Amino acid sequence: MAHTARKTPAPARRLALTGDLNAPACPSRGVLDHVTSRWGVLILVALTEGTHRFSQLRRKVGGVSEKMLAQTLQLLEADGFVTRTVHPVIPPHVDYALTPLGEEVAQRVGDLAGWIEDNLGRVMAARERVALRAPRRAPS
Amino acid sequence: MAHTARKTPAPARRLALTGDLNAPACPSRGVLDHVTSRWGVLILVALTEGTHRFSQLRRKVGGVSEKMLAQTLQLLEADGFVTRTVHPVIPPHVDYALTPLGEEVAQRVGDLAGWIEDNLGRVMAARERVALRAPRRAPS
DNA sequence: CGGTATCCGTACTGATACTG
DNA sequence: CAGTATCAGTACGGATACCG
Repeated sequence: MAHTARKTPAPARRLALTGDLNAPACPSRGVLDHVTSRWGVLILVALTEGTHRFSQLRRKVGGVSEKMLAQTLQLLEADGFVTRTVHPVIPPHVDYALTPLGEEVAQRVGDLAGWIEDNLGRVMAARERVALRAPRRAPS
Repeated sequence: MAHTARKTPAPARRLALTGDLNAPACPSRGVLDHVTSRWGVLILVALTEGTHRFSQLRRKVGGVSEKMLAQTLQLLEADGFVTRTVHPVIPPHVDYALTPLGEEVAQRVGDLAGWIEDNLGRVMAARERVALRAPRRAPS
């Protein structure tokens, strides 16, 4: 859909993403929500380091509940970003890993997450600056 | 915090982001949530095309309510990603634009959003494949 | 025009308990 | 170990009404 026809002709700006995501009903909204969800981001990033077991992820992604972890993993699996591999042994053993598709998103998500980590200082500084409530007026 | 000390020594993997975001209480979680919030993403992307007025954004980001738009803009302003410029005229005129900091995140957010738009087809295809519920077993 | 204030439903979230 | 089921709290999100 995105690469076939755009409803808005998109004014030829190269960085513009005017077409798709602005439509409230577009499926890409859903995918975006899954990927950028609270735990989705963290899970994708964690999986860039390789295959993980369920409990391994649970420990690694601090603060996530079993329920949310399972639920988010299901969503990511449904979107084709994550594979779930069941080893039929006792005790149970399940591995989660990124698909090729998943690695591509995870890379971008990781970029974003990494940027935030690296620039947290700048953001915190900006926060205090704004906290002083400098009511910027337009330069007359 | 992110660039000062890491609690986990981080095994020298270059793509690993093991340090910061995994801590439940780290401020970067908050920033990440703002940026990746439902409307945060869309607003940041919209602003990469330049300065926008309130109502302009409202029209552009399909489906957003006034409340959510205002609220999200406040959050992004507080984090130092967006400037709010009030022109003291009648009728009121307020401009929103990205700060340099904002342009850096917006670029990454845009990358992610763009990837999803461009690869929506692959994701939808993957969805149907998974919908067939191929219960992958580990290759014995 | 560009908001804020208020109300209110629901969807997300997290403990807890239980199953294979 | 790896989940699912159930339940209760919260906070998110939208509609409406009103102010500067």
